[in-house]
Amino acid sequence: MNYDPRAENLQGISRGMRDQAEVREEFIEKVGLFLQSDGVPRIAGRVFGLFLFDGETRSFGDLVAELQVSKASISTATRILEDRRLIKRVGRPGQRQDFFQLIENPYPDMLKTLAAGLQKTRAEIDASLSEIDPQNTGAAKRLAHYARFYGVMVAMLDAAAKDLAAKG
Amino acid sequence: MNYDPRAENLQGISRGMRDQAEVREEFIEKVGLFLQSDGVPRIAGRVFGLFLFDGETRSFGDLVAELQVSKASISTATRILEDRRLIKRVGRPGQRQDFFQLIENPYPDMLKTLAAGLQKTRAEIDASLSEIDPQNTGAAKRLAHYARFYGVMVAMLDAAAKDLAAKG
DNA sequence: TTGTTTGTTCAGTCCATGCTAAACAAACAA
DNA sequence: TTGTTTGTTTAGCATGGACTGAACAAACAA
Repeated sequence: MNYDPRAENLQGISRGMRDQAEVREEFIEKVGLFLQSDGVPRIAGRVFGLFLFDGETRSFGDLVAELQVSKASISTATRILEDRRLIKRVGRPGQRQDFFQLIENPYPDMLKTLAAGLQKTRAEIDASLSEIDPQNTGAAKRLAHYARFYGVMVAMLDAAAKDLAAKG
Repeated sequence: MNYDPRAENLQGISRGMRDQAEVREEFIEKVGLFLQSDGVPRIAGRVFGLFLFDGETRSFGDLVAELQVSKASISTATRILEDRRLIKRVGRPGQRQDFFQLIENPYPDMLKTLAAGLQKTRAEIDASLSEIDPQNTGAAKRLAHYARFYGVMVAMLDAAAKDLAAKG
């Protein structure tokens, strides 16, 4: 077996470092699963994972080729990620293709979106609470506790958003 | 049109108070939707909503009759809610049916469960991070930010859990 | 034992949704 | 104009999961 410098480059020099292409692939799949459990299509999660790992600007066609999925899927995935403010579409003069890149520090916005959803839920509980017969103190108390539960989460997420916005 | 005291009882005396049966039904449906968007079957959410509004202990058969769903659905719904520590099954000597009731102040546990899931996600990101080529500083930085995002949420949820546990 | 009540499990149906291929639209080149 | 490239939209397929009815199991009564 002869020495092969390319292998060293690909696999890394130090003891036991894994193939970076594998690590990258695994990470992209992981993020796909994370976002899937969040109600986001798996492919959108993989796109986000790809941008997280690579960092670079990518064209629409790149995404189709790299993730081996249809143009339609990339179209919806990029739209979802744009709506969620995780990536942005950037124009390039003289280029026909669309290009995308990560939004810098998208996390505060993510928390704000999450908090807004919970706040809406809390408002609906309050709406029910306001229509409860005041004599029904038991139900009123339980619904108030339930609403407070959402209220605490909203407050915490807002605080976390500010925290992450400050840290950059 | 004659005066009907039963109508007054059902609909309430004061100006414009709505039929409490309607309010209750609406609330139960709302909670069904809330929990559905959280990945829990809708029927399980309705069961939880019923317990929140009524407060009282209910038998398995009551739930089947009140929510007009199959025994199978109530069986799975109650199991899910038990697993999530939202209701508990209580035995009643001399009674063949199973009885259920709300767990008092389940919210700290709910937050802990949520935090545990996010912590697991964070750990997986860290696992990927630890396998990244140290020379790839860009990816390392982005993954570290991503992990921190989950870390902040976990910390906030833990704090919120303690908050709600103290308040009762 | 046999019969009755009650909850769980299983097979099957239905519905929502993610994905693809193909048609379409838009922008540009020649 | 016609042809080419690129992204979106639409129709259809396939997968997954919630729900139901029916069979089953367990506990109890007589």
